[in-house]
Amino acid sequence: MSDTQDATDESPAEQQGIEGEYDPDAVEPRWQDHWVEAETYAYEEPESGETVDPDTRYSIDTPPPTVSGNLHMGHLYQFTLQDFVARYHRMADDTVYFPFGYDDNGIASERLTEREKGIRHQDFERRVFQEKCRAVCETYEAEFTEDVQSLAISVDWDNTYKTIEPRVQRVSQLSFIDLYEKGREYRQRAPTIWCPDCETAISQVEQEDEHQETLFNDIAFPLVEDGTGPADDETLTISTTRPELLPACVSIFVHPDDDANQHLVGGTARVPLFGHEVPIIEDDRVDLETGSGVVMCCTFGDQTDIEWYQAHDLPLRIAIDESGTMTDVAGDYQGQSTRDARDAILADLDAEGSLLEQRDHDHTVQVHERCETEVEYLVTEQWYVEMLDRTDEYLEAGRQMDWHPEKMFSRYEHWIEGLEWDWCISRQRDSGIPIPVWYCEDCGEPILANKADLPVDPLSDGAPVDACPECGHDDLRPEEDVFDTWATSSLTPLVNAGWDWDAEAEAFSMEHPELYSFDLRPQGHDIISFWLFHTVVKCYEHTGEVPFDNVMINGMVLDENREAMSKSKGNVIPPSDVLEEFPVDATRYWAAGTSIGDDFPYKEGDLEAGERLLQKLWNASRLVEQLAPAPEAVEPVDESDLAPIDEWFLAELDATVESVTDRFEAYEFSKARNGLRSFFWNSFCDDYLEIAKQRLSGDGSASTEFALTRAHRTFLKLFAPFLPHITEELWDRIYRTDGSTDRAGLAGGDSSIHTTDWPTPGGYDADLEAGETAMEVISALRTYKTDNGLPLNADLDHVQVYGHVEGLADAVAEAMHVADLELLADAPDITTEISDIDLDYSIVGPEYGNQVGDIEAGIAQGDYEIDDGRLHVAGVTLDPEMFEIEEARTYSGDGEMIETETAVVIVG
RNA sequence: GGGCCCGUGGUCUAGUGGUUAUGACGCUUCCCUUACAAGGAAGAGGCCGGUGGUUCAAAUCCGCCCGGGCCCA
Repeated sequence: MSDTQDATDESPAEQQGIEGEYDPDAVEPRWQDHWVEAETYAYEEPESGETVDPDTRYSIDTPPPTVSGNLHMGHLYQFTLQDFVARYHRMADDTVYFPFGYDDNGIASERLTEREKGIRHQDFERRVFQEKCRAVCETYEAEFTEDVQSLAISVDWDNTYKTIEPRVQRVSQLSFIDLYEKGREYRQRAPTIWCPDCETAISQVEQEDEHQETLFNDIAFPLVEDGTGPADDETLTISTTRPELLPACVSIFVHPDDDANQHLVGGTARVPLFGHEVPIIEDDRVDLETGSGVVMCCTFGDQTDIEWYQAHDLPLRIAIDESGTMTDVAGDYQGQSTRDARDAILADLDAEGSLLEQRDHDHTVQVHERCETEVEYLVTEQWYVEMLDRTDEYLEAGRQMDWHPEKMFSRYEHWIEGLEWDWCISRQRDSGIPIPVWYCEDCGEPILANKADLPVDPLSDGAPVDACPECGHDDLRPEEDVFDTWATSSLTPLVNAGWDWDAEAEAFSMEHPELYSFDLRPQGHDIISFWLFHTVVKCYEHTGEVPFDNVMINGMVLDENREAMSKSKGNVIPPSDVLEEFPVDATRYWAAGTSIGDDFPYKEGDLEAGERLLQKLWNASRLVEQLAPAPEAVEPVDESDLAPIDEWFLAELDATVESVTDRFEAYEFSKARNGLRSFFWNSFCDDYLEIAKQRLSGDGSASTEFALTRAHRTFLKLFAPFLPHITEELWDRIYRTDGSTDRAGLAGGDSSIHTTDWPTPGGYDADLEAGETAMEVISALRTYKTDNGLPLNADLDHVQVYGHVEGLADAVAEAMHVADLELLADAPDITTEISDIDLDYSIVGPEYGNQVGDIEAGIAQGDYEIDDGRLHVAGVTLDPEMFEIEEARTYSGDGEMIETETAVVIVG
C-alpha cells in the first residue's frame, strides 16, 4: 500500500472499478493497516458535560487473554464472534466501545521473565522484578496486537489495558479496600487448599481432577476399646492411599449403615507406629464402596476430612508443612518429604506386621491446574471474600442477565449451588498485585493503605500511619502476600469504565458511566464458573449493579473429527496455517457458521464455501457495475414509478433486512449468515440479476437501475460485519463519496462502510405472491430447458401461463428468452381429477380428535363427497379451510405442460 | 458418583407437537448462457441414536437404555 497517503482522506484501494478476480492476499492486509491508522473503530467519547443516552452506545467487556502464549483457533473464533457484534452495532448504533486487555499479571509472566532474562525473582525487590516483567511482556503484547489486527478484529486500540499496569493495580487494590470496608472480606486461619510446589494457597476453582494409579494400603489399627468397653487383642483395618498421614490421624469413621463395624462406634483405636489413641465415630459421609469401609480422618487428607474436623470438633494434628515436609508431629519422620515419609512409614509398618495388604488402586486426586502438583489441605492464614452468605443474590444477578444461549445459565446456577468455600484471594507469591495492608506486630490489627496512595507495595512503601490506631504500637509489619489473579481479572468492567476513588467527593466514580452496565460480556463456556461468576460478584458488590446486560457464551473449537484440540493429542491447528491458505473473510464466514454456545469443528469445506462466496460477491458486483451507471448518476425512483419486478425484489430485500437485523440483535450469527447468503445467492444472483441483465441490456430502465443499486449497496452493508475486507474494498471502489451524498440519497458519504448506517427496510409493498409465482414459472422453464437438453439462454417461441403473475410477465419473458408469453385467463384445456385430499391437521386435529383416523380412512377409500366446498366424510362435514384438494391434471392440447405449486405453464 | 448439554441423509447443520424434515459440503447427470465452470440446471441420498409411553398427531413432550461431550465431586 502507499504509505504516503493520508490515511483519513484517501482509501488504500489502488483502482476504481472492478476488474478481474478478487485478490484477498493484496486487499486484506491493506485494509487492516488502514483501519488501524484511520482509527475507524475509535469509540466516540461524549463531550465533557454531555449526558448521553446509554442506548446509543454499545459497550463490550472483553475478557483479556493471556498474551504470552500463541494465538490459537479458540482466540480466532472468540474474537471473531465479538467482532460480529461490534461491527453490527457500530453500524446500527451510534458508537461502540470495544476494548482490548492483555492479561500478563501472574505466574505465567513471572516464569517467562525468569526464563528470558535468566534471573530469579527472589533476587529482586518485588517492585523491581515486576518492572522487568512488564518489559518482557511488551514484546509479547505487541505480537498479540499484530495477530489480532490481522484478523480484522475491530478493537479500539486507544482503549487497551494490561492487567500488570499500575492503573489496573490501583483498581485491584481499591477493590480490596472497598470490599474490606463493606465487611465483605476477612482474614482467617483456616483449612486452605495448598499447592506444596508453588507454596501458595489456591482457590477451589484452581484445582482440577487427576486420575492416578496408586497403592491402596490396608493397615491394622489395634483396637483399644469398642463401643462397650475395653477390647481384647482385636484390630480394625484401615485402607488408605496416604500412609504418610498416619501421624495426622485424629479419628476413625464408620458408616451408620455398616452393621459389621457398628460395634466399634464409641470406642478408640491406636495409630500404629505413632501410638496416639483416636476415637471411632459414626458419620454417613463414609464411602462404603471403597476399601474396608472404615476410614481414618487426618489433618487433612481431603475435603471430607475438613468437613469432619468442623462437624465433630476434632483436634488438629498438622504433620505436613507449607513445603510438603513432615513436621515434628511426624516424630522420627520429621524433615522428610511426604514421598519419602510414605515409603519409610510403609516399610516400618511392614516390618512390625501392621501392613496387611497392598493393592493397585485407581483414584482421583485434586491437583493444582498450573503445575499439576497434588494439593494439600493446610491450616494457614489467608484473606477471603465472603460469598457463601449471598449466593441467593448472586444467583439473582445471573438471572438478570440475558444469556445467549439461554441454556448456559444453568452452568452459572449449578456452580453457585455447589459453592463450598468462600473465595480465598491471597497468594504467597512474588508475582501479582500486592495486598495493600500492614499489620500491627503487637495487636495484629490490619492497617489498610490510603486510597489516594494506591497502587502501593507494602514491601517497598511505608505504612500510612506511624503507629497502630488500635493500640498505639509502632512496629508495623507489611503484608507479603499478593492477590489471586482472578481477583484482578474479575474487575475488567470497572477498569474499562474508569472506576476510581474520587477523594473530593469521598465516593467511587466512573470516568465512563455511560458504558456501565456493559451491553455484552463474551465468555467461553469452560470458564463461566470462575471468570464470569467472580466478575459478576465483584462488580455487583462494588456498584450494586449487575455488570452485564447480555452474556454471549462461545463453545470450543474442535478438530475435523470433533475432538478438542490439545497439544497432547497433536491435533492443534494454528491460525497462521489457516490464514496462509484462506482469506480472513473466509475464516470469518466459517466462524459465523454455528449457533453460539455449541462446540464446533474446524471445517475446511466451510472455509472453501466462504471463499466461493467472496468470489460470488465480487463477480456479482462487477456485473452490477457494468449494468448500472455510476452510482452518482442513479436517479431515485418513487415506489409508484417502480416496475413491478423491481418493486417485488425491493420488498423481498426489505424482509431480508428485517430478518438479518433481528438475528444480529439476538446474537444468532449462523442464521443471519445463512439467510443472507441464500437470499443473495439464490434470489439476487440467480433470479433478479438474470432478469435485470435482460431489462438493462437495451435502453436501460431507471426503475431497474435504481433497484439494482439499492439492493447491491444494501447487500454490501448486510455482509459487512461478516466480511469486512471485501465489502470495504467494493464499497470503496463503487460507493465511497468522500463526504458528499450521492444523487439517489442512498448513502451518506462515509469513507468506510463500517461506519455507515445499518440498512433499514424501505417499506416496499409489493405483491409477494405474484413474485413467487413468477419465480416458479421461471424455474419451470429452466427445468423444461434442462430436461430437453437446451441451454438456459435458448429462445422459446411461445409459452402460456395460467397463474397469478400480475405485472411480472414481461420480466419472466425477458429473463427466459420467451418471444411470446401468453397469460391465460382461464385454466388451459386440461382434465382434472381429484387425486388426494390434504387435511390441515392443526385445525382438524383439535376439532375432531380421535375421529381423525376415520376421516383419513374415508378419504383413502374415496368414501366422501364434496358439496359446495365442504367435505362430507366419515359422518362429519369439514369446512373449506380444513382441507385442500390435490388434483392430477392431464393436458391434451399442443405443447408440453409443466405444473408448479401455483401456476400451470405450457411450452410450445 | 451428581448435574447439564448433545446424538437429524457420507459430513456439518436448521427445525421444541400439526401434512411429502432445512440448508451447506460432498456425490451423479446435463449445460462454456456476453459477472462468476470456485458458475448454472436437474437429481440421488435421511423416517430424525434405541426403546417404551403421553397425544387425534412426536424429530419435537415424558421414562428407560446406548453413544459422545462439558462442568462438578
